[in-house]
Amino acid sequence: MSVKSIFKTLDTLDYFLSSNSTQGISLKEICDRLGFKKSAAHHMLSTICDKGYLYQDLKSKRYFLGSKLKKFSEVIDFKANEFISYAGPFLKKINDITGEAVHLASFEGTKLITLSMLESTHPVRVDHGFLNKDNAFHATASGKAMLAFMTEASKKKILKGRLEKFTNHTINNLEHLSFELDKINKNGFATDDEEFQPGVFCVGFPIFDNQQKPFASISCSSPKFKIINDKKYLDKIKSSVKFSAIEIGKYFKKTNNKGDKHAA
Amino acid sequence: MSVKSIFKTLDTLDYFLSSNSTQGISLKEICDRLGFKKSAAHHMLSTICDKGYLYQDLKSKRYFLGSKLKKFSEVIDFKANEFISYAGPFLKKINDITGEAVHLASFEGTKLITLSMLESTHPVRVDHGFLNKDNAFHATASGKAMLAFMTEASKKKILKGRLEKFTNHTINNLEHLSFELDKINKNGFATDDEEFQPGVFCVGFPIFDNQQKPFASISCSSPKFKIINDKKYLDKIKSSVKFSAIEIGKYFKKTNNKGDKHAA
DNA sequence: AATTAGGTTTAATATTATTAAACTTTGATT
DNA sequence: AATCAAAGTTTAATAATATTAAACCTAATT
Repeated sequence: MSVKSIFKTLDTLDYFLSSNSTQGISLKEICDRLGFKKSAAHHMLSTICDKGYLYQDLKSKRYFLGSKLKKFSEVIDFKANEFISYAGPFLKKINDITGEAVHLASFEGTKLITLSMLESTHPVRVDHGFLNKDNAFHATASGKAMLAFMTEASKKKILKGRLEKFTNHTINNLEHLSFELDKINKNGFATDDEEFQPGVFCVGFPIFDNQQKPFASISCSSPKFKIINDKKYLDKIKSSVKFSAIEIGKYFKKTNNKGDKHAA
Repeated sequence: MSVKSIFKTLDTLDYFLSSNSTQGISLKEICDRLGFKKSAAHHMLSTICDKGYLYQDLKSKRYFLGSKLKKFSEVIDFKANEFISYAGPFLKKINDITGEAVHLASFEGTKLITLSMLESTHPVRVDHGFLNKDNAFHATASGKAMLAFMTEASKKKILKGRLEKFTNHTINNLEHLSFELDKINKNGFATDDEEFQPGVFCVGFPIFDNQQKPFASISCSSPKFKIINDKKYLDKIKSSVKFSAIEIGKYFKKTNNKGDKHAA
């Protein structure tokens, strides 16, 4: 179950996050964009302001992000930072070899998150770096590469609920997906054949921590037609991603970092 | 009016902000500390997790701050940063001369915020830097120093609602406060005579932007007994704070920064 | 000075959050 | 390995709250 007023509140904060206005946002704009009634929105915004997460300028009456929200970044124990730095050169390597978009992903609870990315250098580019993949665990190479190596309990939690259909290739059937995950587990890598975005084919390899749990994954995305036209292109991508995944995995051996905040 | 479930939600995020656990927080702890029923708290937390502001570790079931919250710091247009840097040496100067705690304050909407602070160097120290002063506009030298120079409309908004009584010296009567603000306006500075914390006496001067609106304030806090025992001590504090306030005010002349996101 | 658009407040009520209780899972103890 | 206790999850009924429309402000614009 989900608490509607909380949902709306956090949607509103999300809207402030995505808007890059420096002039604040008016009540009207919030209502128009998020479909709220002005009276309810006003009640909501007053409450948010009471708590200091937003504030309303006394004169213009426009709303701004409160400086309290800045404090979270200081406090979040985002261990991944060090890991991301370590991985950087290896993402770059894939990008150098293939010229395609490269993504480093991980997860928080049941959500897929993007840790870092490099964009394609080709004129015809795959560009989905700013898409929200929160609920695309089942529909991306990054997501499936991790899923396939998780415990049954973890898989179950992540796949609980509706499997959103992003394209007509998205696997939104649990049995079919289980079969797919078994295959990935056996092969050691995942593909995404237009399952998240039409025309985009991705290859993803898991990265394991020192307990052999999938902690992250790297993926490389290319236009599908290239894969079709050039049979060797896929192999080239696959081997470069595999190499980097293995190299990045050594991070856990080199450091004492256990990656164990994530249980999988 | 205030929306209860939003309030609880943001209280919960506040709790994560103040707790510095790296091991996450359990449902039970949240309930115990914030007085929630476990069932309601669970509904709430699920919703917050849905939106990615928190996440629940799959194995331990403990809750963690979501990396989405990190993104706000990148987006917040906290113009004050440059201002804070500029002010730094002048706060230091007061601290060098008096050895007492020095605070640079400003406001967001109707809330008083602390931009930066220096702690006392004396063995008997005034230490209220980490107290929340959100609603202490009327009870602090910093707050009153700004309030006294605001438009009637702004004053009214800020003082609307109950004036919280922090000590038995807190002025929680509107008429009395108006009188006090008039005096501050005439004298050019504010004092806080144990109005926020017992035993603490503060002196605050406003800092004006280039439209002559109060944009911030600096204050110096000392133990009351020192002020009583040494009649010249107050003068020493006053003149050093005044000097710095004027110097910091020159920031707006030197830069093109208008400080006009704040209307006062 | 009148008009309008946006913002605020109110109070009634339809909807939702809350609750206790049942249920499940986990992990500790024997 | 089996039992127990403690924490987490789900349910469905209902008590309590969020929502709504309408009235009311306020400030900007003609």
